[in-house]
Amino acid sequence: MARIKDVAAHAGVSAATVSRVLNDNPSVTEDTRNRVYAAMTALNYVPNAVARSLRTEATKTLGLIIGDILNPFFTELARAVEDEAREAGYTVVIGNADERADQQDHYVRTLLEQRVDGLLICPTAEITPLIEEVTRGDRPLVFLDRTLPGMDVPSVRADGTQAIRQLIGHLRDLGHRRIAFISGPGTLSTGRERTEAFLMAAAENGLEIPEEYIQMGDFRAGSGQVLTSTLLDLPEPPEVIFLGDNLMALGALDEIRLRGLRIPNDIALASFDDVPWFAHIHPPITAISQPTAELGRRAVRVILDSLHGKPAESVVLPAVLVVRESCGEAGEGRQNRAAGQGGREARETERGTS
Amino acid sequence: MARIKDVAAHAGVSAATVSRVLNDNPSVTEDTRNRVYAAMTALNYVPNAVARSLRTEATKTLGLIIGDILNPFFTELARAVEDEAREAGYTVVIGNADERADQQDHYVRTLLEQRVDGLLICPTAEITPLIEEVTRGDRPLVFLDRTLPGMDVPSVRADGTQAIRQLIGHLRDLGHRRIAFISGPGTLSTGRERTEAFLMAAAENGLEIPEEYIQMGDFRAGSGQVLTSTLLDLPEPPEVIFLGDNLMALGALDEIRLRGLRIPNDIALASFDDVPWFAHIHPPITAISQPTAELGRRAVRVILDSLHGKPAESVVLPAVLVVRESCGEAGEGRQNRAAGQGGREARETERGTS
DNA sequence: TACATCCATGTAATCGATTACATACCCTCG
DNA sequence: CGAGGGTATGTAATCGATTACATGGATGTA
Repeated sequence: MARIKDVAAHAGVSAATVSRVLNDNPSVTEDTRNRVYAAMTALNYVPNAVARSLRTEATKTLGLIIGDILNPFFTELARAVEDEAREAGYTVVIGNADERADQQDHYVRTLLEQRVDGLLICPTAEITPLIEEVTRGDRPLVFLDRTLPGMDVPSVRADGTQAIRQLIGHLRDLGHRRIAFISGPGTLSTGRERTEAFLMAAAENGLEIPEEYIQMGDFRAGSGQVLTSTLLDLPEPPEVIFLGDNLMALGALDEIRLRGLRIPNDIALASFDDVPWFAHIHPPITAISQPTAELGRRAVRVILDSLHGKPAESVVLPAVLVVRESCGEAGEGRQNRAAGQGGREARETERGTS
Repeated sequence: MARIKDVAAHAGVSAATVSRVLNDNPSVTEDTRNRVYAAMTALNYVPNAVARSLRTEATKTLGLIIGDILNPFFTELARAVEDEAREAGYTVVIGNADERADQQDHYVRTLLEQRVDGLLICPTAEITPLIEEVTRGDRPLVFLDRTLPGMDVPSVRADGTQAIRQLIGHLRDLGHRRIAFISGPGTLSTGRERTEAFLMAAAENGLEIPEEYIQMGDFRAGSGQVLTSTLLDLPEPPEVIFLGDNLMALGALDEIRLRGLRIPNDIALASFDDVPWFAHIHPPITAISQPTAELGRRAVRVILDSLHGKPAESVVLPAVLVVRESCGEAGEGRQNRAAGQGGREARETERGTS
């Protein structure tokens, strides 16, 4: 593989001059510049980013650790992060924690060794010593989607409080009173906050939520299925199950289908997180949609600010309720379609707010 | 950030000795080793992979370029690649080509600059000069999921010929005769081969497929919707639409829902690619399932073989038909459930074949 | 005792770029 | 003509690790 000095020799200049050409340094004659370019193409020269990074102490790389690469929420997030980073000249290295603290730690370590310029982490439930150490280090860091209690780290996340309040109102209007919630892990902000918002909204609407109607899942399909089963087996099962994320909703659908129950007649369903296929299943699922792409973009901007010495400020964006038909009574066909389009429009508007 | 010489000074040894400890060189006294470890933790030392890579000419990193990060097929692929690579001590850098040749080239360039040890590419339709150059270079390379015509590069992919034949037989048994196919780009093996297999199977079953029943999409939801619309607007529309991948199936569902048509009575549907939610929509979608995870794992093994100087051999694995209800007449409830479970079992078996 | 052997560790070159500083050349102007 | 100044390019140190080779001390053997 050709090195800078090969190019230099081929062009009859010094390595320093080639480096200047590579870095668009204006103090290079057009003639020399052209000779260097010619040499580079002749030798198929590809600059060595490893050597450059060693010398410049910057890798032009960001590390992103997501909770679960099979969760469409995180892939949309990853995509947005990548897009925004690429525009700023950065490469993103994605680590998939698979919701496991040990694997999250593995990637934190690897990314630190690789000397990424900044770190975006969707932290898993557990607070590990390594995570604590990173938060105290001086590498730009932002928590994405989730925060951890008691840590002074800028974060970028969605707030679903208002949307959950709207959802509960919607359910009450439809006549539902027995509403269950399958939440995420209590150690995660996204688990805790959604549960609190749910309980508060229920109280505001004069709904009593028995303790066994609040089940704690782990944001994976399996727990959604098991806990749905638990709820349906209660002496007095709920009329509505509200799932804390899209994967647990998938699990719930599994269980409901397995039991041959019909949505919304036998059991109504709503989910936090909106994913494209929710609109296509029968009936379309009412969901709370997060401004996912915007979260990713804003997180990158927070990191870049940090890198440029500006103070990093946390960002909170509102999630929005998308009413479809899985909680009942959307009315006749025309209304159905209007509701469906409303959902689509809502999503497009989010993307537009960039 | 502490460097190896800081650790050395702190432990009262030379940098070489610290390096030996880092690399598990056996010729270091246990006593020295312990002193070094102590120094490393005291200084919060994190080895600099950039410097190491420069010296060793190996990054322990693989580059993976996927077609579209929002396509669940590719995320499952990416996950498997990562898992297998991690076990072998490699990090994976994922590039999202977004089905665009220019973006694919962007990542090829970036990954080459980063000096990844090997490259796994799901090539986009277009053959760019850069891609040609890479295939002639000496960096280990494998094409994943797709191949490009006339290029001598080892590939790992699924073969759907047999499964498509079964699908056509299944459709014929259900009494369908007018079957349309929305294929992928003709320049991609996955587009071309599926079309050929489809036409061959149709011929074998004595079905005549008019030219306008074969539409060429681009593996994105939009084209699925538009081409479905085209097919439904034909003077004699098809009874079944077979989609070339899961995203185009999503688009087709959109269009069908928008027109208020019912599956399978008004129009039957089948898709290449199986994704989890296909089993949960109404009715569950009959699909051809690829051994996705296994493809990813095998691709990594091919690259690792290459890295170890062994000859790289292409891998072809069969796809399997998963019959559900979207083509009609699955029978009464009990059969339905059996079919659904059959599908799930089939998927698990694939995973098991690792 | 003298010498060979072995083992743990140190010394210094190296990977491929960047960049502060030095230098050589050309132009301008008094 | 010579001093001053600007500009294009070269020289060499540097980033943080690895590793071939050197070294010195301990041990074994004749």
